Amino acid sequence: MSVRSQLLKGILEGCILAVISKETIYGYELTMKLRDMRIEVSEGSIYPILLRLQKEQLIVGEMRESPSGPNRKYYTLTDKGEEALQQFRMHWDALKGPVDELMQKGGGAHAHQRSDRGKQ
Amino acid sequence: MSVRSQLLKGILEGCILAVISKETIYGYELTMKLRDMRIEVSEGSIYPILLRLQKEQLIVGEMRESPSGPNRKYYTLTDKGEEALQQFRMHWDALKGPVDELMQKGGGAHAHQRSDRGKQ
DNA sequence: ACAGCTACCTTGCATCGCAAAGTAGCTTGT
DNA sequence: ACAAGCTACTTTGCGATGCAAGGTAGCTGT
Repeated sequence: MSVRSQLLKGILEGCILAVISKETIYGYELTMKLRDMRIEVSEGSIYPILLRLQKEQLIVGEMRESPSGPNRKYYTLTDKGEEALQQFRMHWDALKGPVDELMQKGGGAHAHQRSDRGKQ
Repeated sequence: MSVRSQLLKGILEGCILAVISKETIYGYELTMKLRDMRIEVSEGSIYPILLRLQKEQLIVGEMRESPSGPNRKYYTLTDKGEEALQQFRMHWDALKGPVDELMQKGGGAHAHQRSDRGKQ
């Protein structure tokens, strides 16, 4: 599996919650939107996540007629979904910093003082 | 499974490569170091990854005597490992920006201009 | 001798991204 | 009217991953 796919694991769900929190949107448009944001995804990833989020009552879906083409299922965040999004944001912020620090090419010394775990 | 665990998927491998690229280190110390950096992991995650990275020839391990306690297996990055790390860094940088943008609480309008995909 | 720490390894489970395939409505060209 | 192509949602099965749990074994302090 690709490096990108692995990186996406667990991140995608948060991204979808974030998008839906900003605007009511349907699955197909969501896919295109994420792609436009350079978050490459396939429908095979999106729809299962939407179904799961619905089952967990983080979002609710509502079928609406389309002005052109097949009907669309629009999703909206529930209160529980807002909570989950905040949770995710917290975890993302907590993870981003340390990983960024590790990924900086300038190796060797970094600012963190080690605790004395692991010493001899 | 926890939100944090899901977020870690695919990120951990890159983090481990990054740490090893900066210093030769053994598994147990690696675990402690990541924890000190607030990247919470268990040995059950670390060791399987180290074995896999070794099998893929991204790192090489060498048993050395410990001045106190059981012997330690020190890992070093191979050239192939350096390449993989750079690959990972690329993907991380590409992903971080868009996700950060999504996670910013200030919802609604963002800077990206949509392409005309998905229009009616 | 015994408990506790250090250090490594393995098994089994739940989760997740996604390719692939299926279903069906609508639009456009001929 | 018919075919082809786009839109839109759904399901199945696979491979990859984090991790709890359990196992082995060496060293240290009491």
